[in-house]
Amino acid sequence: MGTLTRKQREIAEREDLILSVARQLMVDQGYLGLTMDKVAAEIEYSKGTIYQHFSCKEEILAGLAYESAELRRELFERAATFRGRPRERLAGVGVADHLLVNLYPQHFAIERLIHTHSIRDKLSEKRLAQLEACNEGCKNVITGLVRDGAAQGDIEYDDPQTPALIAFGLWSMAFGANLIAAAGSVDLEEKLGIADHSEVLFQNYHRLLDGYGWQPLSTEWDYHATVQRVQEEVFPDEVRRLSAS
Amino acid sequence: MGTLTRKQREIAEREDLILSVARQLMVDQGYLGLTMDKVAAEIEYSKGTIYQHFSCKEEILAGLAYESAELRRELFERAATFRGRPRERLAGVGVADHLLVNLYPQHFAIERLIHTHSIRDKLSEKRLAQLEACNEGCKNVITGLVRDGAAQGDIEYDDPQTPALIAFGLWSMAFGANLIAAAGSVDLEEKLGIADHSEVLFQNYHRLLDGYGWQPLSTEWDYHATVQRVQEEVFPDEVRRLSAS
Amino acid sequence: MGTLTRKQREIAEREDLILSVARQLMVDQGYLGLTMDKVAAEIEYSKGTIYQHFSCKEEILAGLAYESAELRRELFERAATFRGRPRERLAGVGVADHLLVNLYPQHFAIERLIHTHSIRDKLSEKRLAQLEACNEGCKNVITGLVRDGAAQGDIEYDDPQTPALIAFGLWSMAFGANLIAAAGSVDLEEKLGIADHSEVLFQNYHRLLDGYGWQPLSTEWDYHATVQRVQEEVFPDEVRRLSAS
Amino acid sequence: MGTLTRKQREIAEREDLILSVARQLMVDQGYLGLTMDKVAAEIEYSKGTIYQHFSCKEEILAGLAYESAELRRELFERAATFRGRPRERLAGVGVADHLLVNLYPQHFAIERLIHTHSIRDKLSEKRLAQLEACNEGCKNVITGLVRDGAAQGDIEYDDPQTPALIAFGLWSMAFGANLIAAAGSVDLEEKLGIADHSEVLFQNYHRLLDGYGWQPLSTEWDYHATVQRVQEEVFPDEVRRLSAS
DNA sequence: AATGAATGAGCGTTCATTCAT
DNA sequence: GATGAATGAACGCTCATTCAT
Repeated sequence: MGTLTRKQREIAEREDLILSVARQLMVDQGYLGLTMDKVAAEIEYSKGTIYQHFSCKEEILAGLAYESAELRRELFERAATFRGRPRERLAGVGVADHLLVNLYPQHFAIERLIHTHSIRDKLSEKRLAQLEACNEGCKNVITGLVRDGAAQGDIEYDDPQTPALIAFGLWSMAFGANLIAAAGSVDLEEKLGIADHSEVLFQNYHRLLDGYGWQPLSTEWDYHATVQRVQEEVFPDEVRRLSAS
Repeated sequence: MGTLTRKQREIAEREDLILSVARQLMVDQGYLGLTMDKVAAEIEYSKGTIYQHFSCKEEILAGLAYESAELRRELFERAATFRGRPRERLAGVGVADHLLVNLYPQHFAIERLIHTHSIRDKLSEKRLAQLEACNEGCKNVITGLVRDGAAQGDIEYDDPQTPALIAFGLWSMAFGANLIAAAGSVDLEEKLGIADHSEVLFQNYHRLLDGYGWQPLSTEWDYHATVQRVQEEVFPDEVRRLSAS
Repeated sequence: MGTLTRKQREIAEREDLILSVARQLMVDQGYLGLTMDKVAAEIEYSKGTIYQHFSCKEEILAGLAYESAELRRELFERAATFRGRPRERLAGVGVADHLLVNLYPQHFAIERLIHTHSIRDKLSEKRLAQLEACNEGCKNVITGLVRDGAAQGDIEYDDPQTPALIAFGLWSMAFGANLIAAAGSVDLEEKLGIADHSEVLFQNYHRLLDGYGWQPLSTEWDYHATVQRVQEEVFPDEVRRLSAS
Repeated sequence: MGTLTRKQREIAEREDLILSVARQLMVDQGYLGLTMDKVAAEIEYSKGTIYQHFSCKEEILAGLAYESAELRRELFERAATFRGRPRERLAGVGVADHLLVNLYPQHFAIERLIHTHSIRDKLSEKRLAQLEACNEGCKNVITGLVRDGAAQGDIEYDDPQTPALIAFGLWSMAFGANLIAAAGSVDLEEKLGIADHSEVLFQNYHRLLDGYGWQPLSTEWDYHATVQRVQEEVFPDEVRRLSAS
């Protein structure tokens, strides 16, 4: 067993190595700058060896997306452990998303690409299922918090879909906003007078939740203070690294 | 004058032909599936001829993006002519966006790509300015409606950036939601119980505006009826075509 | 007759215009940078019109070469009018060559190209004969001076080919030296300690003529002074323009 | 070791194959006639394979130029081993040049092209240095022989640059003469009565050296006999092959 | 006579993938 | 299992030349 296990470990390590090199290439040079030749040169193994781990280029991309999704889920779940009222814990998830986008911008770049037909078409069923499972986890964190809010009487709704509605609303708003900001194709400062899009996103999150009547309303509660506490209590390391960079 | 005009007309028509073929290729096969050879084969002119209209592949893409942006602006401006209270007219802009995404899904696909560094880098200054001017028009429609709302006392705000905040909030939410839905990378029905993401988007729009305290609140006013009226009074043709498809 | 003549004059002028634009392009951007499109854009006539003057790109090149050859012949013939001993007049031809290469470097660049099979193959017999006639003139200047030298008893030879031998020797040496210097592919200063290749060429000219025993030998006569006088008496304008540049 | 060595040998052989095919294309059809497609078709490997040996077309050309320069250096160095007086050994270098131009006319054609900015610009520093080193070797053979001549008292000069002057003089004369002859753009026989330009070049070499006063003068010594002996003693194989062709 | 839109063969180059060793 | 040489289809782009108007 010893040998086999070591071999398996080596294989897993090499897989990680391939993915980390591929991510760096993606970040630095974009999707077209990620080539099998460059990956092979960087990992100091041959191209053939890469194909023993990933059956095609797209599978590498899926591997990256999986790591990104895992990271997101982990951060979301940690955010939900914050000790506070449900809406505060949901604000914490917003902090997690902010950290993800700013501390690991590569991950966000990859999550974008994976939403493309031409790439998804080449992925195996298994890989797709894996990715979905991960996203499922993220969604469950949010819908769970909405239900916690309902259980505590902070939010009332008749439509049983409301948790999903809110989850989708927050997700789409964050995804859209981060995409627009990341692209840099619109000069938000000049055109919209928006200097810090994260702050705007934060405000719109809360206006949306206010719209759903979720207590305490942002007009009555200092969610900036909540963010502060989440940063200190749940993500001290991440915040430090982000400040340092 | 006759001859010259006919030639010029032919040229303009061919430019449109190139763009329409290119758009279809983009939609069907993605950016990498859009090749000069395929366009040439489809339009039944030679590749050289294409290059007399567009200096490089990216310029074709910009041409597509421009058409899309123009269309969006036109629809937005028409929506704003709806006779009703400001928030109703803003709801009309939502209708315009919905029509755009559903009646011309290709346009949305292209608006995504143009937000990419590697593509923008190859565009001429002139083309970029053209594109920005168009987007500026769309933004102004929305911020204008917010200010109309304030003028009529339907919404109150101290922060002068509020119109921009709302514009960005609606834009990012719509952009994100449409992107997620278009990609098909998440089975919204199965995973979130969301059968009609447009309806969800509609609800979240209004929850957001409710959150900003914009009267009349969606809990007190039937904005579905407003949508109905906008469809009938401002976009009767578009709605008919959408139903037919 | 008036109209026709005016037309002919216009045609000749346009031909000159085409050639001057083509020469500039050749100089600035090399043979591959000379394209019919660029020429057409520059002369503000259409490409079709160019083809009414020149049947193909190579014919334009031949036109340039002809102008260059004409210029060379003219300068050589003027040099031969210098009042001095035959060998001094031959030194004057050296001055003419130096002026040509330095005052009109474009001409030299073109003379190089025209010695290429792939280009000559596309030229008409007529054009080729025209070019040869011009070069013939240059050669005759030199062989004529050698015969003058013999007639005056400054040089003696039995072999009747000697004038041609000397002409070829000077020509090949000048052509080779100017080519090497123009290419800049060898750092003459660093590799050979040659700062001024024109001066070296001058010295080698005279060593060659000394080798043929042509009186007065360069060891006995100050040919630098001859050069000075030729410059002042035959080429005052050219020298001034060269100094100014 | 066997396997590896065989592979490496195959690769080296293929590199030679590419170069020899490329040289033939260059000779037959000129630089523009040398295309990657033709090379690939001729060597019966794919275009991709060529790019594993040479990163661009220009690098192939540099490869050819290097081979040519190496060959020249080798022949020059062998010529300098001839047992005779320094000027005789220099005459031997003339024989080497003659053999090079006539036995390997392709090499000469390539040496011409490599003196072009547009080509040199695409070469790596390393390749350029390699080429220069080779040319340096050729030059040193000649300047070395001049200094030998001075050491033996056969030639006297005050100017320390004299060896470089003579080297440049011979080089430029040979380069120019071979270029003119190779181009075929001038009918030397008809226009100049020159049937054998090599013989003319030989005579002008010696007139130049006579002009420098290098003993024994060509009027006092039978350098044709020297050439004969060099051919027999130093280049017997080459002469035989040249006769056979 | 003048135009310039149209051509189309051709170019150098790239890169995911395969497979003999 | 690991290699990397070989592949070859595909790519974006160029430009001398033609010819209907």
